[in-house]
Amino acid sequence: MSETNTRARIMDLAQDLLREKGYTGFSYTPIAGALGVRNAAIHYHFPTKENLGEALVERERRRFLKWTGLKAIRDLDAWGKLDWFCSIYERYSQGGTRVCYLGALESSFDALPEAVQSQAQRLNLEMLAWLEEVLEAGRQAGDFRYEGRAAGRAVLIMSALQGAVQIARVTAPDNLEQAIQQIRASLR
Amino acid sequence: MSETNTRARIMDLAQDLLREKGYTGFSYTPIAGALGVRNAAIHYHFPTKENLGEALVERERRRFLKWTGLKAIRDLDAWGKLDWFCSIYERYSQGGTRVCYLGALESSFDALPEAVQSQAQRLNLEMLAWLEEVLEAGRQAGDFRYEGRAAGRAVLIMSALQGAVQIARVTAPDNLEQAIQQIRASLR
DNA sequence: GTCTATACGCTGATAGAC
DNA sequence: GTCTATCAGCGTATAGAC
Repeated sequence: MSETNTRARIMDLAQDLLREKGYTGFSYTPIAGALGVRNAAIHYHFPTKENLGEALVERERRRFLKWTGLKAIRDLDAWGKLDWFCSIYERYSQGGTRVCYLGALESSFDALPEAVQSQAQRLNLEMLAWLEEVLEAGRQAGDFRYEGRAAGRAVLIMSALQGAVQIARVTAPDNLEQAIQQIRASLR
Repeated sequence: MSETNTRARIMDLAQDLLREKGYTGFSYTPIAGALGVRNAAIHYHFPTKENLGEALVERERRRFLKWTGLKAIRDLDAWGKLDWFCSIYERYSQGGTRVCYLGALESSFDALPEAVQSQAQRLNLEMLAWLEEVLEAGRQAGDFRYEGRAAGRAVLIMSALQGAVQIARVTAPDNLEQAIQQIRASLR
């Protein structure tokens, strides 16, 4: 197996564990087990856990920037862009079994290594900035109706999605859909 | 110092650590250090970490039920009750340094002992039920305006508060206030 | 270049001293 | 009844084998 593929497989496994158990709750051993090697083998690819955590959030940032740069996304109207943003969280939730990256990281922020904190902060700001722009443009185009600053509305919507994924996991998976419907309703 | 006071002091310290570092991120040693004893002394009061976690969430549930039962809260109008509910999260946030109980627990849910999971679930449902009733009554009284089911709106608002506390910690503390303002605006 | 054997600190927990 | 000395196990990380 090529080095790149192993790296990616490690990251995929780590990503799932992170969103199940949080940053402090996941360890190298289960990843190694799934790959049929010793835990120390993972340290070859990611010398420290901080490296692995940083790589995970960095990859997620790259993906978000890549997607938002695609013509297919940029050409959507305001409602389409909002729906796409919500669909990210539906994917994160995976039917109520997991939470999103930022939820998994932010709720144990003080326990994170510095590089992971920094990456989480960046991802957060990049997502908020994109959403704010969509909300601002959507209101000017007459698609959305809401009061106050677009920045505040972006915080509200992103907070609601992040919180709903967590609440859905503990109550009913359907609660994420409830929240999304209400987000849409509150913009009409 | 009486047994009860020591218990309460341990719980207060544990509560702060839990909301800083998450369930898996906090341990007995810092609590013992703050109290000037060995970590094993905490095990006398709380034999297992599961006991301590359970006691913390149970206490929070009791507090919520006690507060919502008070005449001072029950006599508030719909907006007053909403404001009170939001103020809980302002207290949780502590100026952007911590997160709420449910955020701290839910994002590492799969790593929690069964008793803690169960308590978190109950607290979640109790808070949602109370909020739903406030939203339903408030709409019928003509105070709130929103579309769809009250239950969905309750999920939206509680999710938003929970998420905003987390986002505020990582971006700007003010973002919790932004979210609260937007919650209010979306009910008018 | 990739992995295994191994170290070592910290965690939650027990037995028993006072 | 309250705490200390101590432990077994897991966590991350290093040195070195192949």
